Amino acid sequence: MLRTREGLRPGDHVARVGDDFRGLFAVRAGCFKSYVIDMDGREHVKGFHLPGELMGIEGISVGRHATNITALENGVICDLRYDELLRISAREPSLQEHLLRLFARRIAEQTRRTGDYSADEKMAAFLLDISMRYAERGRAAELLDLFMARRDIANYLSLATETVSRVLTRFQKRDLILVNRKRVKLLRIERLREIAAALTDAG
Amino acid sequence: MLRTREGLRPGDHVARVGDDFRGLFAVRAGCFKSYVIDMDGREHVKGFHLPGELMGIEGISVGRHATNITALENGVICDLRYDELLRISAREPSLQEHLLRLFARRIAEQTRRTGDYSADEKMAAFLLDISMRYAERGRAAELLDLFMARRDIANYLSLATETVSRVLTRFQKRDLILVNRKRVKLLRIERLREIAAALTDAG
DNA sequence: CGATAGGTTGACGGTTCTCAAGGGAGGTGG
DNA sequence: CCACCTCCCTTGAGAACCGTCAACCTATCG
Repeated sequence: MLRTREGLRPGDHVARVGDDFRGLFAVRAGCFKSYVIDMDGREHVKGFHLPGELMGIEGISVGRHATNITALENGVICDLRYDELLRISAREPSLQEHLLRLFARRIAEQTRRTGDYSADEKMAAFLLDISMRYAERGRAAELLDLFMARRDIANYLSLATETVSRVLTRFQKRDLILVNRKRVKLLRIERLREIAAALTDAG
Repeated sequence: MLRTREGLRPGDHVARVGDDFRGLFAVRAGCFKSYVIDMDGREHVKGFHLPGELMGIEGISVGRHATNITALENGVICDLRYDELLRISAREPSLQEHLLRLFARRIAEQTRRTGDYSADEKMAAFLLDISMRYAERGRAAELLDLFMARRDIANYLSLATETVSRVLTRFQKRDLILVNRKRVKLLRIERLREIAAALTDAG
């Protein structure tokens, strides 16, 4: 059930839209992005995937992969064959529940992300999201390594790369963050939370 | 496991953010919307729910409802207790698989919806989405009954109500649709598909 | 060291939002 | 039954945010 694929290089593809869906992918090392190309030829970044996270869920419902998945750094992944996953979870109710909860969490995250927000709000929420995911895996929450290109961040947030650049500059001028190429240090997380508050539900 | 709640009136709430999550809701009759209020007091419409569809999935992962759900028309729903659902599906692998597929489909739909699109593209895709869901339930695909207010459509699509109004007017002037208050007739579905093509993945 | 890709910054313009006013539809009470 | 109210929808004018275009800078790599 667990096949490991090592030695993935930046730009290597783990899956492509239309590929037969055989299972999910677990990130062991490196960072990945999932994206699609629309009928107009435009790219749409759908998500970033850090070590410890699962990729490829969108493919289950139709039996084919719904996104392209590519490595942003050198990476290692694990194949989780879906038929075996189902077989095991049929005997192991706790795994079944875990799977459903996992899927449900993804739905909840996406639901939170949809909505109408300003460039500042989106950027603050994005930085905090990456920070939180770092922290969950035991890494420092204040020192981020933005492994993806500005273009990818921009695309993911539905902004122009220039806007991402400008917002980061603005945040730095306000002493909220410290930017050095792909390294970002969060100086005033509380203030960032306030800016991102629009994405936080009160009820 | 199946408790039916009838006689829901427009504005009645099925769930509120923070409510204990006990189970999902199946729409039997009427139409519903789910939404949240953010920390700034702004409303964000997260989805519309037609007869035959499930609501409340976002609440599973944290054990509390993540959205408010309210009736837009007179409605009837069914409560599906989650603990019983799990218990049954532990014995019935086909139900388990069905559930996972259902969740995965929701993830795929949301994934498709995220991205950067113009007002025309969003509106065309929205009309086609409602049309498709009508057709799936055996109703005419060309004659839509937009049971929600313009304000809700606008909010859902991250547009201003004025923009929704203008786009509909523009579509009508181009003979793509015929609008009469909440009734919309799709005259040239193919052309709408072309406009919404940006939301259709090519790979 | 030159080439290339990625990132930053500035000027300008466009799509969409905001503000404002007016028109209908439906409900309520006299 | 009609006046009146309210909510919703539509339309117009102006503004704002962000995207586009363009130039320049910086890192990386052969």
